[in-house]
Amino acid sequence: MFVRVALDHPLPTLFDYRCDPEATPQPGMLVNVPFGKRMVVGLVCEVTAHSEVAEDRVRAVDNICIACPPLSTAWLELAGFAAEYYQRGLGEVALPALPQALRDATRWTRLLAPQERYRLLPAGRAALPDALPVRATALRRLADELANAEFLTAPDARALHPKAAATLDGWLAKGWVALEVIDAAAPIGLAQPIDTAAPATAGPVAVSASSEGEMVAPTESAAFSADHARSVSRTSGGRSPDTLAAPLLPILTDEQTAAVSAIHNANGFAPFLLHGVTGSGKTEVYLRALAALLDTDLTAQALVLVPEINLTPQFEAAFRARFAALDDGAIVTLHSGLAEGERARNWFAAHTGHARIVLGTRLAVLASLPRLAIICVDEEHDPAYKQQEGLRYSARDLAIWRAKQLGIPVVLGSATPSLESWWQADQGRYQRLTLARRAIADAALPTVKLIDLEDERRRGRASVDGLSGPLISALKARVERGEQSLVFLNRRGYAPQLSCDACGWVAGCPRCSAYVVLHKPERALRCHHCGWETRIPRACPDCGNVDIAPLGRGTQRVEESLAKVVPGARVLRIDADSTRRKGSAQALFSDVHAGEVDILVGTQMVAKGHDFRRVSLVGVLNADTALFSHDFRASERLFAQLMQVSGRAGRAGLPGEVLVQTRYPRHALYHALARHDYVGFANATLAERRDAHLPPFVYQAMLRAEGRTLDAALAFLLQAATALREIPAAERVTVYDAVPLTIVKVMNVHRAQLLIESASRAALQATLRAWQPMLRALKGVLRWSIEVDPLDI
DNA sequence: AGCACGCCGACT
DNA sequence: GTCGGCGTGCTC
Repeated sequence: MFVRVALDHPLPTLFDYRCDPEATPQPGMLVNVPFGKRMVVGLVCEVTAHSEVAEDRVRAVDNICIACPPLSTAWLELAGFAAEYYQRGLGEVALPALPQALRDATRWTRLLAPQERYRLLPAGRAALPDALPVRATALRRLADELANAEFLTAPDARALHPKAAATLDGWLAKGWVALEVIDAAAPIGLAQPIDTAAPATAGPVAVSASSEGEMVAPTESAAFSADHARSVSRTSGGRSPDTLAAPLLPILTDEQTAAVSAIHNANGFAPFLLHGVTGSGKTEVYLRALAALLDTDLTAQALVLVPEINLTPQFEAAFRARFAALDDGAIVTLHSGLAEGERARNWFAAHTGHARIVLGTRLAVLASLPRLAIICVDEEHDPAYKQQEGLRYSARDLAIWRAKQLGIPVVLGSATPSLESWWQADQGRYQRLTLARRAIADAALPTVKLIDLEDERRRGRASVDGLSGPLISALKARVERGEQSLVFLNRRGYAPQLSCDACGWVAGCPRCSAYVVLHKPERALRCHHCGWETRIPRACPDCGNVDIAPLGRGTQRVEESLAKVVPGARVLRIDADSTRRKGSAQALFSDVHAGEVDILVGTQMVAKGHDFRRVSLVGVLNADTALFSHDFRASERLFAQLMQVSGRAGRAGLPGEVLVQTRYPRHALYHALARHDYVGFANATLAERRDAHLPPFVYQAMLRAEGRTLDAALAFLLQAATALREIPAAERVTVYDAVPLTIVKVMNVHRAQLLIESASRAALQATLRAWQPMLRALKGVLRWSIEVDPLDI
């Protein structure tokens, strides 16, 4: 017998391997196979009796992963579609979507290995505090953790104290702790729905309270099996299924009720565009739609996508509160911020059907969900749903494909839908659900005022550090009233440039064709494209002049200015720099919620989804640059961002006010913003797009080349464009000129791109498929990649 | 993508 | 004389 295996490898082919007819893996199973000089993990796609490959070249499967139930045909189809559509090999899509523990065959046995964990016994709880030397901090940490947590696994213990194994062995002998051995193999293999879980006392747990018990050598036992055991042992039996709904539910508006029932009554594939202004209660609609489905089908699973990691905690809290009746482990998150072990655990919970609700960022769209019954994509317009490296997929688009494949509803929610989705709704392909009113009683939409910077200047009312008079007074008034303000500026760092007054020198990155950004707290110049960093020079390196000065403003500088201009105000900055440490974003946001902050300064990170109840003023700085960008999507993004950040003002009854500083107060975008007129903006912009033959009226793909010189990259693209003439389908494709990227050089690599587009998606796809082998055949030491449906042009 | 082989410059 | 630079060729 032979298996055809997908490997994480750029060649878009499957590889054949021989296998034992007695132990032939099924499609969807993982196998460890020899590949060249190394061993790699692959995914079995087909099982056949014969192979086209010459017999002496076919090698044998080395090992089959039995710890993981096979991936479903539906999931393989999903991976197959994504691979085909985004022009990649199946293995390049499927394998990176799996948890790391599965992609390393040396860890497979550990997934099945018995897991040991320590539990503190009452005797130990009494004796330990006095038995430990006061200064033995690591030992005390270990003891504290044992006392606080229900149990401690061997690897966790070792992380707390290097000699934990020996120490715990000693405590075991004294009868202070118990050693439990869990057979992890059984629960993982069982894809049982949670409702059939055994009562609390059951579960494959064996307890040995003394050192006589077989002391299994501490293994690198799989973290996820521990969690699984936890969820099994905590499950209480006989819970009635109709307790999913929490006792106290908010009263729905008519619009919300209509939306929920439309989703509930949907039959088969049903895409919804939930267009709701900020604060109109979109989340409540997701919650009700999910509750209705999970209540009717006790094994059904829901997938909820959010655009960024920072939003998962608040969503998770809302879902846990509402679905408190579900078992522990029935709600899991999936995003890149999770530790590897937890991500694997949560992935398995989804894959085995134990997780009923999976909440995650874009990568969660590729999770294995055998009982998937509904998908919600919150803030569907957010560009973060587009993966920007590797397989450049759109999680929103894949979510829609998945829903169609399974014949289930998918809800795309946004206050400012992407023009792509809006157009689909115009065409009647998506059903539009509108929430026009804010759900909280008496919460009105904020007043948006434009501050004309030119006019301010003409009247001799100078801005202080880029903060206009009216904005400063408004900020002061809020601080006096004890209300919070938010200042939005989409530029981090202190100043985007550092320049010399005398000779015009500007600090640049040696590796990129970009200026370096001044970061004052770190006293550093940092390149935002490659991370290169240097100390701030004392004098101009070109002419020696010591008067070098920052040019422009970033969040750090605004934070500093605000402290001066609004004395006594507690200013907090939230951006990628202030939240670099894991978990610090959450800490900062909770400071805001606790009212310990008067003025919040931040980048788009603060614009998204957070419900800042006490914020009554939003100030917008430096938004104008996006108005005249060469990227045709810049204004759509700006409008969405400004609508979103405006929505932060006045959510809890306080009258909200938004002040936008601009030099173009008559620009149509700002007018639409002031009227909260998404529909007007969308219709006008769509009309422009139609006239200009831009998406969503055409489909685009981008060929990008990276070379040691710009000429090499451009030459490659020129050859590539010539090659297109030989492809019949390309007759319906428009080819643009190859151009250097705006930031030509990053990390000493020169980049250029070639845009192609077509009114026919099929023609574009066919062209790309025929083009790839030609590109591969082109000579040159050069990296290239194709992106389908690029967002950044 | 890895990881080899392979053929030319600066070091013990 | 070798260590190591990265060009190119292959992987069932």
